[in-house]
Amino acid sequence: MKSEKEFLNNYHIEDYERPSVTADVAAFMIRRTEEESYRKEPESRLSLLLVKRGEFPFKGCWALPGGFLRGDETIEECAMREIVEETNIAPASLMLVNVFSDPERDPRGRIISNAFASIISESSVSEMGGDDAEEARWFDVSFEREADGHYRLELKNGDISLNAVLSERETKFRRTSFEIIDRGEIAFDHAKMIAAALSNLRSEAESFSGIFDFLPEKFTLTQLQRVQETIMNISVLPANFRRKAAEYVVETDEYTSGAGHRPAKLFKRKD
Amino acid sequence: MKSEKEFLNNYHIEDYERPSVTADVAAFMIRRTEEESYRKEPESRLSLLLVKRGEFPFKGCWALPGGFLRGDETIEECAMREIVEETNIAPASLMLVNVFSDPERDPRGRIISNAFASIISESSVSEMGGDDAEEARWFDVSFEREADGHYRLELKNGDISLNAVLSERETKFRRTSFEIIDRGEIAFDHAKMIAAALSNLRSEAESFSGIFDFLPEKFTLTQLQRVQETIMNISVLPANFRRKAAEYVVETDEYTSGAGHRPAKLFKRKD
DNA sequence: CAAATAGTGTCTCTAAGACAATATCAC
DNA sequence: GTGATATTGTCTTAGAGACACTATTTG
Repeated sequence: MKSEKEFLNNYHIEDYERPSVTADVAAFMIRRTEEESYRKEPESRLSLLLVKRGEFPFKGCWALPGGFLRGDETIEECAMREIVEETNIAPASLMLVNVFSDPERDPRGRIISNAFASIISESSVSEMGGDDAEEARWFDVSFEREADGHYRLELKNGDISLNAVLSERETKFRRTSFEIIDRGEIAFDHAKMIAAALSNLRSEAESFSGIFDFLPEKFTLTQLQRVQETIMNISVLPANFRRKAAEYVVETDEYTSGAGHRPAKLFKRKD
Repeated sequence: MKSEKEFLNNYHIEDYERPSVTADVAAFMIRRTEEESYRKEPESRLSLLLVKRGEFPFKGCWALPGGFLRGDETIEECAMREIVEETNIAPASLMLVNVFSDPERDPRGRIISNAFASIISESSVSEMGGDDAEEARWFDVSFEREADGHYRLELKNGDISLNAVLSERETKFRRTSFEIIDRGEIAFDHAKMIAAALSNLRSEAESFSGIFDFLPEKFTLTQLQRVQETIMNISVLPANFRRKAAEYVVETDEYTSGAGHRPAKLFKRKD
């Protein structure tokens, strides 16, 4: 009978098949259009960070930022590190969306990807290329169900427009997952990941979860409302929104000023 | 400039660090106590499948069934396979709960575990040992928040009683995760996985998601109610339950019989 | 009939949605 | 004052919870 120590000394982890493991991150931010024509509220748009692939496979296509797991970090730390490398900003939050492990999903070999959704708060994000001369850009996101039941994912940045078509997969529990019908210049199976991340983000936003991470510490209720509306692609009446939001916020004694209308009280997140 | 083909020929996946990847599955079933003293409804209990470890590490402790990912399968297929090997029954559903990737979580080396929750419908499950002389048993589950804010996980099978204590981790989004305070004879970090799986199962059950998978195709509304109550550890009034359930079921023209009281109509799941 | 579960009706209270009305600032 | 957003009040309706009551079977 061997002792635990002897057992472990004779155990060689290299004897087993081992895949590569990556984290890919859908980093979201809310951007506001600049066209502030005096006292007019700017439009809010949900945007997603993508990097242009400089190497095969999918060279020239756009992909989620991500990379291989290192020996000394958890998969969450890996996801966090990839976003910091790309944006220089630590995301306010990180959520595992799904694990993608189809043996054929990457032509380089067996690579398992852990897909995360992350939220970056509104700020002067300096877009910078990654180490390997990748180009990183924020794309405006549109994700809607079409009449035929398919979902259209549209990502826009200036002249660049990526259009993917997906179908909703039959899904146990309330976790929606998607299949790619047309990947539309989005690398690998990343269109699936983006769709799943968006779907998660939306259902979280409904219960006021995650939406605070898009905003600075102090915010107006209208700002909070715009975040929820932008993510969920709905619009609600201010009176009703305020009633629901009251449960999640506490007021400060500060106000906005300088806009051409009544100042708004600033609130903080409760808890 | 290389072609894609050349690139891939020169790409050696072995050059990168690779962890081992496993799937561990919390398989739940609802068992009913046999003590049917004529026309008295039997009690429903949520139970969880555990296997006794026959080898180091954690030799003699109880663990979730699970195993290493093979080269030709997805992580979901791996999870499914492990449960079939253990119970001979394909689970009605499978849900990824979280990925556990702490570098120190397994003394054998870098092993990343994908934790799943699965539901096995009520049936004559033949408990059988796995290939490696493991012993598999169903444990009654109790998982409650204590006065001090900690959670107590209690797993019981006859004389065997496993008691773990966990704390809820601060959690972004609505995904609860736990830290182990006392693992109580449960191997590895599996107490965390079980707590997270239960937590997920409960929040799904609230919206009538997953609960049908515990039952046969046709069931009475009372059976459905017991499933929801058992998982969520609550009790609701029949009249109110029926009103809510009506949305998710369709009636058949069959009835139960033989019990010492009014027969119940059998329903099927809607959709 | 008694015991036990099956199933219906309805009262109250709360929360959600719609909408109207008032408040306050910069120009 | 005007144009814009901020903020409050309230009407109506839908749903949740509580509870009382009726229905039906087997021993």
